[in-house]
Amino acid sequence: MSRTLTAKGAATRQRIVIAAALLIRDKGASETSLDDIRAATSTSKSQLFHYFPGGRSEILVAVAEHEAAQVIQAQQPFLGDLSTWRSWQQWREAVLAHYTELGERCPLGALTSELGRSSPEARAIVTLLYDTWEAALTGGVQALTAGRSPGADASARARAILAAVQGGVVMLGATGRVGYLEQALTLALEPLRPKEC
Amino acid sequence: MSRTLTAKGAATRQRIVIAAALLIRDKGASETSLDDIRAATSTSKSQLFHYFPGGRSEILVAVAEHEAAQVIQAQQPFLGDLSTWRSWQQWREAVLAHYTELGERCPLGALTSELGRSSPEARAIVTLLYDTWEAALTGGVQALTAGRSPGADASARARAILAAVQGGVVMLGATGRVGYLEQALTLALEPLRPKEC
DNA sequence: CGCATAATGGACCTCGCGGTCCAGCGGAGC
DNA sequence: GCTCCGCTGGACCGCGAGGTCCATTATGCG
Repeated sequence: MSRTLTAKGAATRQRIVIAAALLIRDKGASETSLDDIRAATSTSKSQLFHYFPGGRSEILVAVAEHEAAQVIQAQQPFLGDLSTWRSWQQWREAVLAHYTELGERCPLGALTSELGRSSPEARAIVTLLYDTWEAALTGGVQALTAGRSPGADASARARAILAAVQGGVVMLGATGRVGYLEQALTLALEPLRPKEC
Repeated sequence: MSRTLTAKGAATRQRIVIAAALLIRDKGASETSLDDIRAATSTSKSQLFHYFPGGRSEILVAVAEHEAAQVIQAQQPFLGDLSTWRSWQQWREAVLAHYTELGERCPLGALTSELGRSSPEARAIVTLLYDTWEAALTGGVQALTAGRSPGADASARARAILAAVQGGVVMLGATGRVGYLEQALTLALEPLRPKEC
C-alpha cells in the first residue's frame, strides 16, 4: 500500500491532500474535479495517480482522514481533559470560536455531508471520528460528575452534547447564524454545571 | 413559467418529482443522473425537459420543494398546535417515529446535505423551511410558557430544539442509532416541562 | 560517477452525463 | 371527424470527467 516516498514526494502528497480538503470545504466533494486539484497544487495528472493509485476515491479517503484529524485538533487541548467545569467552558468557547471563524466551510460539515457518503472507507473514518469524540466527551462527563448524582448516564449525556454540536453546525451552515450552536451547546451543558446552592 | 398541463401531464410531472426524491434520498443528488430518473419513472429524456425546461437544476428545485413539504407534514398535526406539554410530547414522539422509520433516507437529510447546496433557489427553499419550522416552535414555546417565567426567550429555546433535531438526524444517518436524537430532544425539551412542585 | 528508481509533465483515450432535436402519438374541444 | 397541441420516444451531440501511458527529469545511493 505505502510505497517508498522521498521527502519531496511526501511533501507533494501532503500538498495535494490539503489543497483538496480546502476545495472540498468550499465547493463540496462532487463539485471538485481532479483538474481543480491539479490546478490548485500545480501538479500534473500523473502525480495525482502516482501518489493515489486508487484515483479519486483514494484522494477522498485521504482528505477524510485529514479532516477528521482537524475536527479533533480544533478542540484540543480541552477535549483531552474535561474533568473540571472550567475546562468544559473552555472547550465550549473553543468550539464556538472555531466554527464561528470557519462557518460552513468547516471540516466537520464536509465530512458529514459529502465525504462520509462517498465510500465505505470514508464512512468508516467518519464513524471512527464520532466514536473517538463521543468517548472523550463521555470520559469528561464521568470525570466531572464523579461523586455527584449524574441524573442520567454519562454516555447518554455525551450523545446529547455531540448532537448539539452537529445540529448547531448544520444550522450555522444553512443560515450563517451562530445562535443555534451557541444555544444548543449551552443547553446541553447546563445539567453538568455544578450547583452551588 | 407554468404552461398548460393536462391531468395526465400533471401526474407524470409529479411522478418524476417523487421518484427523483426517492433516488436522491438513497444515493444523494450528485449520484443521481437524469438517466436514473428516466429509468425509475419509465419516461423519456424529452419528457424530463418538457416538464422541467430548466433541466436538471429545475428538477432539483422541485424535489427540494417536495421534500421540504414532507418535513413539515411529518410533524403534523402536532407542530400546528404546541400549546400544551402533552402536545409537545406527541410532537416529539412523531418526530422520533418518523426518523426511526426512515433512518438516513429522510427528506431532511437530503435537503441539508445535498439539495441545499445545489443552487441558490434550492438554498432559499431550505432557508424558508427552517424559518417556518422555527417560527412554529417559537410559537409553541410562547404558548406553553405563557404566564410562567420563561428563563430564556422563546426564540432561543426554539433554536436549540431545532438544532437538537438536526444534530440527532445527522448522527442517526452516520451511526444508525436513534439514541442521539432521543437524548438531544429530551434534553432540549426538559426546560419546558411544567414543574408540579 | 552511474544506475535504479522516484518525481514530473502532458498528450491521449473512453465514456457517461446533461442537453438538443425532431418525428410520431393521442386526446380534448369544435 | 378534424385539428390543434400537449405528450412521448429515442437518436444524437459536445463536453468534461476520471483514468492510462510514456517520455523526461531529478534524486538518493553504492
